[in-house]
Amino acid sequence: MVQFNNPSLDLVFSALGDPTRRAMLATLRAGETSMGVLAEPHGITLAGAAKHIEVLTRAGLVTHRKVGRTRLCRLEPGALKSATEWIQWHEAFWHERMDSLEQALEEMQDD
Amino acid sequence: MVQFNNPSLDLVFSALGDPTRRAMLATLRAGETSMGVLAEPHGITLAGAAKHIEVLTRAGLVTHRKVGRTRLCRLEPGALKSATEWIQWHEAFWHERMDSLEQALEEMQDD
DNA sequence: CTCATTAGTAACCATTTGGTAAAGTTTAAA
DNA sequence: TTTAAACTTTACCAAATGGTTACTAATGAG
Repeated sequence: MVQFNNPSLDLVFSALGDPTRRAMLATLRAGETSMGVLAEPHGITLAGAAKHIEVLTRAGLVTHRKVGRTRLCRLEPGALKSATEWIQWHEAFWHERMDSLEQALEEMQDD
Repeated sequence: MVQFNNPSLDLVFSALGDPTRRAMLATLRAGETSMGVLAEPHGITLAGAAKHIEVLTRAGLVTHRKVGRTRLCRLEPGALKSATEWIQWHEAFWHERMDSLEQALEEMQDD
């Protein structure tokens, strides 16, 4: 049985529910990135971007380190693990259903 | 390249970001379920549950049909597809990083 | 040292969210 | 036919979200 009440699932899924944050994660795949660079493509202020990054940080999806006066953000993809497990559990159900559908179709063809 | 701006991803991920809704989805795996039954375990009113179900419906994760005076909700797991694809793309990155980590460790052992 | 850059913080705002209560509306059942 | 169950709809509320501006702090460059 999968743990539904995992509070980190709340944080991860709702962090992923925002297109700006998903785009930031995509940017971060290229490597460590400063807040300014993360903010720029979305036409939002630095303060706004900082809020998004805080959400991603609380979800464990990114970490930062301070280099001089810039804050370098780094992707922490291991945090997706719980989300992946949850989704896979549901995907399994989906495949079962698809199997039953296929079976049903085969039975119809037998008529 | 994966589509970041997929608005259905917004709906699906943020729908999954609530523990009550994830629990409802889990309940729905057992089969079609009435709104009252979905509401009961969470100690919320029917009206509150209806809002959650509306969120799940807008995300495409459930559908309903009316039978008599009860509304039967049904799981629609195909809606998880886009979310799965997005996550798998990031998981791939994670595995790459794990591979580099392993490589780095091997190189350290070679010293 | 000074000054421009860059990040952090605080206060504010509109909208959404997750919940409520209360008043309908259907429909099953006594 | 009356009653009660199972929703629906509406109005409301507090808190969180996603954004802003303005101010402060740190730091890198000249």
